[in-house]
Amino acid sequence: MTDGRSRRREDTRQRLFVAAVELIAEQGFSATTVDDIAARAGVAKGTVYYNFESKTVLFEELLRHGIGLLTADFRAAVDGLPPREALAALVRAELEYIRRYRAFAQLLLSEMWRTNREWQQTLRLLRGEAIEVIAETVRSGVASGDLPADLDVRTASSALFGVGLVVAVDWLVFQPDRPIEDVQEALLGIVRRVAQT
Amino acid sequence: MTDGRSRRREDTRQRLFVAAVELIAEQGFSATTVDDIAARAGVAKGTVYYNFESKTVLFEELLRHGIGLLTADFRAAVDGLPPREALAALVRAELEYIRRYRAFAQLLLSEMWRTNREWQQTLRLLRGEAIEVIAETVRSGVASGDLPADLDVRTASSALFGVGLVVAVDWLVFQPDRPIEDVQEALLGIVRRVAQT
DNA sequence: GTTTTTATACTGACCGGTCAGTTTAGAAGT
DNA sequence: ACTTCTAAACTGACCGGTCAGTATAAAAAC
Repeated sequence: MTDGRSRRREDTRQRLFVAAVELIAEQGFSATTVDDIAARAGVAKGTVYYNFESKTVLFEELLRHGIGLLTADFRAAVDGLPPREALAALVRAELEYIRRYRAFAQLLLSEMWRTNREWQQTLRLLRGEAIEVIAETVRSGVASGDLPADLDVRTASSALFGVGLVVAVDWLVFQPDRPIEDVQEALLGIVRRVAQT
Repeated sequence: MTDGRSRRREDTRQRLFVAAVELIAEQGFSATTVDDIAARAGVAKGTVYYNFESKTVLFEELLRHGIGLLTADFRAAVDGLPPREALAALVRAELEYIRRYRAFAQLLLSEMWRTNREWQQTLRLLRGEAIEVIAETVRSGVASGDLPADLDVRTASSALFGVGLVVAVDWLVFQPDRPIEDVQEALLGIVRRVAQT
């Protein structure tokens, strides 16, 4: 498992993920060629197909990997916290994640609301898993009276998820000079006000 | 200029716009073929090239047309209103626009934050024009004391623009059964709270 | 501990299909 | 008459995917 071979392979896969994520974030899935990905990762084209069944499967595994990390961060963030604090922790976790994996966040924002693509089903499912963590928090907050009773859990959860994405990526793309703390503070302020009972 | 011939031509261009917008919203620019667009518009492929210089130019003109309409709606919405009311009117106008041109909104959301594409410059410019209308409102609101003094005009304006997009499109894609009035009300509630001095 | 074998990881030229864009001769609309 | 559109064939670049062959590290055989 940790012998030289599988470590080498895992390393190659990781490099391919990184290359693919950057290129797809910039250009989109269709505009990114397998040759591009291979070149940026510093491997031959055949290596891509040795490690992944197809371009689509590479992308799907990439999505699974990336959103899996986000979901894990979400779970860790809310662990044991009361609803109001958990909500703030979620916002912080999301922005922290976006800061660390900016290209992946950009990619998500661009591909999240597409329809009629092969990998759409996969993405929809993964999105659901991440949002479910938010929804659990909102639900328990509404139940305990910590959050407004008239809050629609589903809408609020997906709105929270999407708003964090769009505000953060907009900041990354259009005003990267601004410190992220400002964005985080602004977003927290918004969420705090909206969460007022 | 308004003779039968140019009207006919304008009609064809319109049909091509509609076809292109729907397909690109679903699949993205690169995954959409010119043959697809021609077929959906019910014209011959040659007609596409009779009316537009290239696929890219078609898309750029599409962006100009679509965002031009949005900017005009924005201007009409804020006309003569005091800042706070103008802000609410902007939200209403944006959602109204998205409801009418849902495919274009979806397309915008997917292509807005891309980098390294030929038409990126065009889109950036057009985005700026639309957001400038919002910014003017926010700026005068801050100046007159109707809006919080610590509000960063640039961030607030682009956030407002992006949030409307993402919340509305998310609703369109993931919970289309929900009436838009709910979404509008929720968004207005958020903006109202955030705009509180 | 040196040689031989095997499994795994990678290479890059190549193939078949796809797609943007062109061309052409003519039909239809105004 | 003039503009707009059609239909269909064609070109050439590009791209996803394949495959015969190479490299390398670990294991087996000696």
